[in-house]
Amino acid sequence: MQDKITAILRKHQLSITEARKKILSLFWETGNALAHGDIEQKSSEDFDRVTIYRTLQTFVEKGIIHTIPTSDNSVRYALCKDECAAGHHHDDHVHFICDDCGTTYCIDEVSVPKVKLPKGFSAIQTDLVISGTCNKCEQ
Amino acid sequence: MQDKITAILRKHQLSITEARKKILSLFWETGNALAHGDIEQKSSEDFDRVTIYRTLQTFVEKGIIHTIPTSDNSVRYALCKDECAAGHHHDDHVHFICDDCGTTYCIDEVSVPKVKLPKGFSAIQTDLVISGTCNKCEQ
DNA sequence: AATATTTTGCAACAAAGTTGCATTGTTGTA
DNA sequence: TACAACAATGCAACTTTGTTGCAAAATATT
Ligand SMILES: [Mn+2]
Ligand SMILES: [Mn+2]
Ligand SMILES: [Zn+2]
Ligand SMILES: [Zn+2]
Repeated sequence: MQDKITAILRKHQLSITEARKKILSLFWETGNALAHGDIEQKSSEDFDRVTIYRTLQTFVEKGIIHTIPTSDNSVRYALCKDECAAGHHHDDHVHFICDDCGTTYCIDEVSVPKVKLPKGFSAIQTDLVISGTCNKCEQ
Repeated sequence: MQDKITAILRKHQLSITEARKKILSLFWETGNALAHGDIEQKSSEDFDRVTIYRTLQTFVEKGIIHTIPTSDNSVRYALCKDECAAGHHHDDHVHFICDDCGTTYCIDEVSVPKVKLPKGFSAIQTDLVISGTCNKCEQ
């Protein structure tokens, strides 16, 4: 597990630091997407807030994590699959945010459908975000 | 135009105030979606920041405007069509955010495709947000 | 092990968002 | 039109979130 994490950092040519290992392992352990605030709560005793901002930014740039847009001004981040690289994300799956528990899921098995845009518009990224009730909160 | 605006407010049983008329007319004039910050810039001399927060919240609750999720922690708001009402939005069109000029469009002519979710997940709202280059910024 | 490079923490700051309460504005009724 | 009831606004004070520069610490390279 620690090996896996250092391997990811090495692969993306990032120096291996405590903060990066810890934040990466948080994503790995929870399995779901995390907001900046979530990470801060789970590691505020270990690291400064600023380090978290900078680490998340680095991870996005390197293609280690991707962003998930939200309507509550709290972007979520989730681990990318192997195909993602610096400057080129390939996370074309659907995202789900539970209104009950707030958990944000990468629904890897459902891919984002292609849509045809009006003349003059060209797409670089498409995000499909669904909110509702997740399988754990289903009554 | 002023008539149209007061009619909307009346229809949703909101008292008619300067702030609400001004903010609604901003949406009407620009035609595109606006972030809180945009509205603040265009009306900061007329109204307090707090009033803008409260007005946007009221408009969303009443079904006058809808939110558009983003990955930059700055939710956009846009006018709803007539079918939206308090507690029930029906804005199932695609949204487009231009990476160049930042303009956010409601693409009314393209509707959000239905997707089948894994067992246990039930959707309440689906947002499809595309970013890229808009028809005005196309080289 | 010594040096070069990168990352981190801290401090100071700026921007964004929230809340309570007195004042002002709006609405419906007399 | 005047009045009372109610709702919206402005202001102040505050909290939370995000940014920046720089010295110290950690990591990588030789
Ligand atoms: Mn994802
Ligand atoms: Mn829209
Ligand atoms: Zn849930
Ligand atoms: Zn544009």
